[in-house]
Order: sequence, then structure tokens, then C-alpha cells
Amino acid sequence: MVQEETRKGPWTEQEDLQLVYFVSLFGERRWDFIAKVSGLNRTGKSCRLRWVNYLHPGLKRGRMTPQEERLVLELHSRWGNRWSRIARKLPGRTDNEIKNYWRTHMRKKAQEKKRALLSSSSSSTSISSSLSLPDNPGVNFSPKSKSEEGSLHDKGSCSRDLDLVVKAAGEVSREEGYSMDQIWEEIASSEEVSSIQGYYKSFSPPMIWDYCSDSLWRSNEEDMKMLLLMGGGDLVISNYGHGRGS
DNA sequence: AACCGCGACAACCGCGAAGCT
DNA sequence: GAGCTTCGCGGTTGTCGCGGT
Repeated sequence: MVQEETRKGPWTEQEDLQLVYFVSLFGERRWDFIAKVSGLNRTGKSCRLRWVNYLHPGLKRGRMTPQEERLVLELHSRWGNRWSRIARKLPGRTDNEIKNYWRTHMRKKAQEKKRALLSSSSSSTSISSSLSLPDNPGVNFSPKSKSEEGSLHDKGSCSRDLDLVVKAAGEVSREEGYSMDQIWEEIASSEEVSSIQGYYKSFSPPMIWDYCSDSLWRSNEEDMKMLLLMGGGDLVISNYGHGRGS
């Protein structure tokens, strides 16, 4: 038995096309089955992810709007890292997208706070010693990349409540180590208190995510088959957008 | 022009829950 | 009820493009 190795990495347009077609035939379930019969050399898991995060009709692409940003902050302060739950309240956005946004956004905030803290307490060594500066390797900030270590040269603006939270976080971290995520959580919850009150009450978007999945797609099924037969994949995929710069 | 830092996004992995036999 | 399979979630890593130096 010579089994081809399962493909990993970026999806090609052809793979997207195949996946879209087979999901249209069999629906959004039995991903292992779809992976098998489609001839895609992918795991069911990978197929599902690709569909949910990229190929699903009705996905919004592009930057988050200010409303969406506020809603993410609000919901995160309520539910924590329940990304899928948060995503259900943002039609067209995926949990992955929100998660990525959150990490980027909060990382930036945390870095700004760290810098603010350092500049405001340069005379005191107690707080700066709690942060994971290059010369303080013992503290659990666990940066995954150079970018997370933060540059000391940039300037950032910030609010008072954030200062308090990060200061408090610094106190704790001195005691026993404190993860970046925990600090971000604190930052977010303080932001929510200061700036987002009442927003959620006035914003309750329709849950199109809940009903768009099958019905929307099915209307295109015949078109899809035609395009496959005609070799018109480029057209279809361009409608979904494909990777960067589409 | 080359390099670097950073943001944005895609994709993988591990684990637990849910569903099925 | 046990064992197995499938699915979904959250965390993490990798890659690419862009702007600044």
C-alpha cells in the first residue's frame, strides 16, 4: 500500500474549487468523507477549516468596522476567549478572524502600556523588573516572536484605566509570573468599562450566519457545476476572493 | 536597494464534546 | 454504557506584504 502523503499548507484555487463543489453536493458535514471522495489530499479537518474560514458564502472580508471592534471588545469582556460564540454575534466574521484581530489589537495595547509604564516609572525599578525586558528573561511573558517583545522606541497614547490595570498586572507578575493573555484580558475588561457601556444594547445585528449557510449556497449549485464543466474556476474563486490581494 | 519590524491573515495542532454504533 | 468517529473550539505557528530606515 502506497499512500500519498496528506497535503498541508496553502490551498490552491483548484483545491478550493473542488471543495466548494463537493460541499455543495454533500453539505457542510462529514468532512472526512468529503475529503476522501473529493480527491483532495487533505484531512477532513483541513477541509472544514478552509470552508468555514474562507470559502463559506456570506463571509465579510476586509478590516473590522469600528462598530465591530467595539462589539468584539464588549463581548470578549463578557465571555472571554469564546471566539466562536463572539463570532456568532458578528455576521460574516469567523472565530479565527476575531481571534486574530484580538491578538493583534491587544498585543499593541499591551506594548503601549508597557512603554507607558516604563517611561512613567523610570526612577523605580520595582515595576520594570516585573516585565519581560530583554535583560529580564526570567518572567513569563512568553513572546512567540520578536514582534511581541516590543520596541521601546515607539510612542503610544493610552487611557488612565488601562494604566491602572497594567500596573496591577505588573504587581501580580512580580509575585508569580503572569501570562500575556491574562494581562490582555485585564486590559480589555477595563476598556469595556470605560468606553463601551450601552453600545451592545443598541446594536443587535440579525444573525444571518444562522440561516445563510445552505440556502445561499444551494442557489449557486447549478452554476458551480456548469463552471466546473466549462473550466470556469477562476471566475468562481475570484468571487470568493482568494488569499491576499484579491 | 536591501533589510527589518510589524500587522494581518491563513493554516495546523491538540483536546474535549457530541454523536453514532 | 463503552468504544469509536466526527466535529468544533481555542491556542499557536507560519507566511506574506507593506512601510520605515
